[in-house]
Amino acid sequence: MAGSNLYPEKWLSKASTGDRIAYELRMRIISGMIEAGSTLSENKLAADFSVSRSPIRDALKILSSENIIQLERMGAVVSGLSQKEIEEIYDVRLLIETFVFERLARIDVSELVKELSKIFEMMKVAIKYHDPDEFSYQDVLFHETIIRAANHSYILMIWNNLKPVMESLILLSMRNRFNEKYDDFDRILKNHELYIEAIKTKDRTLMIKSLHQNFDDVQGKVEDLWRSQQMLSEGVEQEND
Amino acid sequence: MAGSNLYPEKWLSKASTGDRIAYELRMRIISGMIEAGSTLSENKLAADFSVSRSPIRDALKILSSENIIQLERMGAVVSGLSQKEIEEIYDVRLLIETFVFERLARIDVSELVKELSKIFEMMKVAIKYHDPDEFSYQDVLFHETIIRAANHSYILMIWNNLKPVMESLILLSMRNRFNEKYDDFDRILKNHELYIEAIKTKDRTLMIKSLHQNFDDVQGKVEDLWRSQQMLSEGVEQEND
DNA sequence: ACAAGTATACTTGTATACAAGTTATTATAA
DNA sequence: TTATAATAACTTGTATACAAGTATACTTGT
Repeated sequence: MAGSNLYPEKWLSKASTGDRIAYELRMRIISGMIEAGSTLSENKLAADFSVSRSPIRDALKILSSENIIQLERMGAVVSGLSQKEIEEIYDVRLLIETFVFERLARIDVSELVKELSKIFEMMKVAIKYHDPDEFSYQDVLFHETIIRAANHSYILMIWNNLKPVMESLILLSMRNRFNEKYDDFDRILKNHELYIEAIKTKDRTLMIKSLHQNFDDVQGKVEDLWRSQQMLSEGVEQEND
Repeated sequence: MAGSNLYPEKWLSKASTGDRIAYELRMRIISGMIEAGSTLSENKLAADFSVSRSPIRDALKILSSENIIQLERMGAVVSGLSQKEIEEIYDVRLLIETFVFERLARIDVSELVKELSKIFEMMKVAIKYHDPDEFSYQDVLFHETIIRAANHSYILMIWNNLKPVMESLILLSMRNRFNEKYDDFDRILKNHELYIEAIKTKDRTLMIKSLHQNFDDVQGKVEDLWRSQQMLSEGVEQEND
């Protein structure tokens, strides 16, 4: 039953078993393959993944700190991501990226802009070659690069807590869009271009505008996610008895 | 060597061994008793606390997620808290409390105000009876109560990541102030009163003002901390060989 | 005296074992 | 049939064991 592998294996090069399992479980939870409300047993998970309880416990601790499961007396109960929580995640992204922008406005951003342009090119290539995973990777990297540029360890800490869930969300959404709504990417690309421009010119209004457009994209992401959840749960309905 | 117990034991009623050790190590690191730059060995810690490596590993994972240590190949290297990082923590507090205030402005806060008034009274009693630990507890609870009222799970997640370090910081600072700068508390109390008033009247300007006064208090906290660090490190200079 | 290679004493990550406690089920009694 | 008590099958948390890898120190040869 450990066969699915929703999370790209090549991104796990130097991850420990516990980390790998956390990545995989996260994808299964966010995709809806593991339903919200169900409880996970350490022993069952250990058997399913053919490992001992140690890495399973590591994984559950990670997922617990990300708010997608809750560690209770008996078993870890899956909270999953409701629409409200997805919006909350983007609240936080908006919050920290706005903060970061204020910091960037005071420093030299030429290096950052160059780096973002590179990532932007990568995103275009990923679209050209129909690679949703690569596109997601670059998309996440784009925002992480901006946040790192602010050189603020506690803002980076928040990002690090948010990143895995965000990444999974984007990954699932993009895989769906590459199949169905291919022309969405024009808008997404345009939006990132605007973002770079805002940082380059330190134009606060433009940055807020592009951030909010990005936020509006969430609605699409959410819809995609629900569709993919439905799709998946139809296939694995009977698996958790 | 497990004897110090900087963290109040009565706050640890239902905590696991790993949690307890995390609380204790956190206090030792933030107080400067464990110096920044030193490396911690799981085996040594296990021996010092007379437990196995399992809870030690749990504790180190927790401290790592709080950015006060870094898990490397060989040993966990202590980052500690520089003045820059303390300011960053307050950046984040400012950020999330401002966000929360905007949310509170749209809902009924009468229950919240009542609760905050109760905590405020508790703080006054704690001062009256010279109890820095109790005062710290209520101070942290005050802000947590405000944040919880916003009913935003991901903002709460950020708070939960920040809280232990904040709590330790406040605890150490308050213990010092009760010895030396006793009249500081008039100002701190006044400030919290202003905060309640701001929430009650939904006066954004007043809230920002009191938040910034609170922020200015940080400077005092930092100075206290440095003094307490110096104090402690003089006493335990030779202990980590 | 110094360079290079080997050996030893660390390190982390995972597996397994055990203790204590909780839930559910089954058996027994009314 | 129903209520209660006892047992069995879970659960988590901690301890211990083992494997694989890394840095330090030591030995050996020149």
